Amino acid sequence: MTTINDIAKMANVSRTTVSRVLNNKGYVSEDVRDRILKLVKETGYTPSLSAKSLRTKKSGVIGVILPKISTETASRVVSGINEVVSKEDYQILLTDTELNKEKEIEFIRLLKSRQVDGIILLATNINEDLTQAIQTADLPFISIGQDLPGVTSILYDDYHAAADVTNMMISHQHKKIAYIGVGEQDPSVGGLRKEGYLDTMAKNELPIHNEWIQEGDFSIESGYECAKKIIKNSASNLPTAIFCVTDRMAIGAMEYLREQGFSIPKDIAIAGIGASTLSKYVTPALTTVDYFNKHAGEKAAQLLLAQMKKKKPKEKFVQSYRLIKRDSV
Amino acid sequence: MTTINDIAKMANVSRTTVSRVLNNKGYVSEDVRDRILKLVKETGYTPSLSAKSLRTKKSGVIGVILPKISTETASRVVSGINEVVSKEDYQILLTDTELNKEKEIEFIRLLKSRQVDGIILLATNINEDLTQAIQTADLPFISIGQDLPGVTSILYDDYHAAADVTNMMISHQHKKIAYIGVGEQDPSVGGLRKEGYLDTMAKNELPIHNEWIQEGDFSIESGYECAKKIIKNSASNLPTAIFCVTDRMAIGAMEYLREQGFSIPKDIAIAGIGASTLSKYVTPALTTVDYFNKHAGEKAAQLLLAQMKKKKPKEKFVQSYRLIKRDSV
DNA sequence: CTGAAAGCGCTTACAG
DNA sequence: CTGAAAGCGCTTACAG
Repeated sequence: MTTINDIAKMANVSRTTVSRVLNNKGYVSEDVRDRILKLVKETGYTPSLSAKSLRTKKSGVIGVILPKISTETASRVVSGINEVVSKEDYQILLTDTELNKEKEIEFIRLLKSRQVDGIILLATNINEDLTQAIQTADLPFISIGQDLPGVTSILYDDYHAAADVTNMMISHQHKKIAYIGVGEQDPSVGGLRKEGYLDTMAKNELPIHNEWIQEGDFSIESGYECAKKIIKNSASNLPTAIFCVTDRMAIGAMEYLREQGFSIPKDIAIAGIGASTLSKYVTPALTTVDYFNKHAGEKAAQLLLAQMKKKKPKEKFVQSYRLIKRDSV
Repeated sequence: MTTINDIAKMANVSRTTVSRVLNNKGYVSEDVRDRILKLVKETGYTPSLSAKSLRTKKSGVIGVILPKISTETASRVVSGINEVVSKEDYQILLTDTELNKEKEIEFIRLLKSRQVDGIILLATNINEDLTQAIQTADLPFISIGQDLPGVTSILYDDYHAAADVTNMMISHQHKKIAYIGVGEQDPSVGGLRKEGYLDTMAKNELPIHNEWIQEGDFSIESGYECAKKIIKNSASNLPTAIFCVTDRMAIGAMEYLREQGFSIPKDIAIAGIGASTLSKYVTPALTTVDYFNKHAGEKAAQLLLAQMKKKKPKEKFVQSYRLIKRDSV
């Protein structure tokens, strides 16, 4: 491997000078500069970024912790992050927790160890160990999707989004609205969205039956199973609408309903959250909520970059959303 | 930041010893080891991987070059790669070319510069500069999806997959089969798949009209536009089937046909390639080909890891695929 | 405009 | 079982 020393020798200058032309700082005479640049090209020399990072304490790398890599939400967020950080020549170090809480913490330490300049976490839960790990890492840090105490967070407006969906169903004359959610260890998706639904039902003095409330795990299959449970357990008192907390679960629910001969939305209406590509092309097209994930990624990246340049107070940003009315309600 | 020297001082030993317990090699007495481990825990010390990598010439990072990050194919492949490399404690450095050829080359140099231990490229084209860049990088290297000269490649069987789809359409009595493809700068998706289609038509002595052959750009929208062109330009001689080279373009084509009142597959049959989630849940469910992208990622990772341990001859691996017959043909 | 020297935080023969 | 020393490839005051 060619190093800065090799280039220096070949150009008959000191490595200080080579470093100067490489980084474009300080005075260097024209011909020396040209000579060095030519050598760099000829040899295909690429400076060792680990040496550089060891010396400068900056790596030019941003760590991103994802709950699941192959998910539309995650890839949109990553795409947003990438778009802004790549413009400033940062790279992304990706990390996938597979929904495993301990891995979140493990990865924070690992990324720190790799000298990343900052971390963006797509959080799925909140716990003491996690916030502790973030504190001790002592790195510019942004959380997306969960309101982590003491951490700058970009939040989706889960409560109001869920309330809006429920209200929209009610405005379509639905009074018996079932709910497919996820576990409340996830305060945003599991907690807030459920509250939004529950409160709206209560405000409208609409009754809720236990059989109408089921808990899935984000997957299409779990949506299918939850719909099955709802239909089977409340045969005598079927809901006329089902609000699913994610598009994928909504798609699963639709599949089950279709199999059972229900017509959507005539017999049972369905809505989701996420504005996945899927939601648009399924038949009937799914009513859903767009959370602008990519934009969240961009925003997170900007905040992180700002934080890296200069210590900032921790803030909370609540993103807006958009209800997309289609044919399933 | 705590360093190995801090730990050494606190533990009253040399940093050599600390290094030994950290890496678990060489003899260290029980109590010294315990003392150090305790200190590490207390201080939250994480060794600097850039220092380590500078010294050892290994970074524990794998570079991955993607044509587009937020794509189902890409995220499946990445997920496969991640699954195998993470078991050996490697991280992935992600890089997104946004379909830009020059960026492929730029990223190879950049990743080299970051001392990655190997690179996996999801290639979308083949050109002299690219293979040149790979040679000079002189790093363990795997290409997925294109047969790059002199590079170990994992290939999809594009020719036969396309031929199979075409044959299947023919076996459903279709004689007038249109084709929506992509540019031939992409030898696999643009070239091989088209050849498979063309050859199969020829073998069966089926005529092809120029208006039946359109070129999109992978997007759903382009599928829509291509279908429109086919229908408009061949009004007097409509095809009874359209083979789309990707699921997304097929979905776009379906959308247009539906808008125009064509019934699928009765009036016009459609098939794609990719086995996207979308293809399964769209109505009618799309006939397509599963390329096992995740498996390709796993395989690529394994080959790369093997190559990193020991120089291997360059090989070519052709993956198998599976035709998924659903309701659109 | 240019260079010598120190130092970033590790690991690794080598010696004891 | 343990440590002193060299060195990985850079950058950055400092001096001239």
